[in-house]
Amino acid sequence: MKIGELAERTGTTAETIRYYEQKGLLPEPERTAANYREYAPEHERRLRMIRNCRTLGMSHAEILELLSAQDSDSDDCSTVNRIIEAHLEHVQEKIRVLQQLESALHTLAGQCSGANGTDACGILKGLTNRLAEPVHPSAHRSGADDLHR
Amino acid sequence: MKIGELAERTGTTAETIRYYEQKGLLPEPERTAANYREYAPEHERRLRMIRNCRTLGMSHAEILELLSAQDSDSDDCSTVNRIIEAHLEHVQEKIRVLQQLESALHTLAGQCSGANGTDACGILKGLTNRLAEPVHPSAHRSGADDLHR
DNA sequence: CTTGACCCTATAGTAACTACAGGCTTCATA
DNA sequence: TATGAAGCCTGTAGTTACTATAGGGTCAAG
Repeated sequence: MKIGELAERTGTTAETIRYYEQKGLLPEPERTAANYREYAPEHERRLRMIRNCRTLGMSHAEILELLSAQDSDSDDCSTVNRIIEAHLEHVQEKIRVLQQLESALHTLAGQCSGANGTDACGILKGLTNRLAEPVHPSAHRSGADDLHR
Repeated sequence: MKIGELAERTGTTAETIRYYEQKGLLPEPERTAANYREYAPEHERRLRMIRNCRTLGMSHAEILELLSAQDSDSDDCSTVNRIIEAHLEHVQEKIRVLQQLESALHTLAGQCSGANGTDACGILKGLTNRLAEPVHPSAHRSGADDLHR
């Protein structure tokens, strides 16, 4: 199977597949005489797993951990459990932060009647003042980290 | 006020302030004879607003819109309202996506007893199979977009 | 024998910073 | 007055997970 077919079968692009190979997520396949990548079914399985993990929002580092836990079958799957649980907590933390942003934005949106000049706008005033509290001072930075783009 | 003081007063770093200047979010300040940036109170107000917007998860593009709406005081503040509402919807969409991930991860985490070998692990099996449905097929990509890093 | 679809490598761009490297300036202290 | 630390300057490279070229080779059909 060449790269285009693999891409289509897994809902990816050839560029992304080559990128995963370069980053060590996907092992290098055989090459044809014309230097084309030739993929085996095992590559498809692995790529599918990578894409599923990405759909679940995991980072490459997390995925690499999962893959190497899978590869070393001496390992029991408590490692796998740990990784999933940790990722679940990341997701839950992001949800909490976003919900606090949501309520802050709600409050802000209510502060403007809508037809004033900008110099009287409650929203702009609210944004210019010192904000109540950063969302989560326990974290090492301001709190809305990790959720842009 | 020099850059270090401004950084401290606003909870930023000098690097970030210079970066905002370079990106056009913060206007270039005067320079001293030694070529040091010399900031006026207006710079501090503007920087505080930028940081608040960032804490609320807004992109630079959104912030630029807000700032230029503020600058053109001929404008009424319906523009400001629109930007905030749009951003609120972005945040709500992210929350929805993350909550779906959360439930998918919960399901996955329940599929492993914890002490098997990795070749029998329900989590790994689940990750290798075709995933039920991407989180939001209406979006142009898989659904967990926009929430990595 | 040429056209078009595919494949290859290598490089640059995205967002919003962060972290140097290498070099001035300023200020307090010895 | 010398010196050392702290602060400032510019410019560049690194981060994440891709995406998008540029410039070229390969292959099957007509």
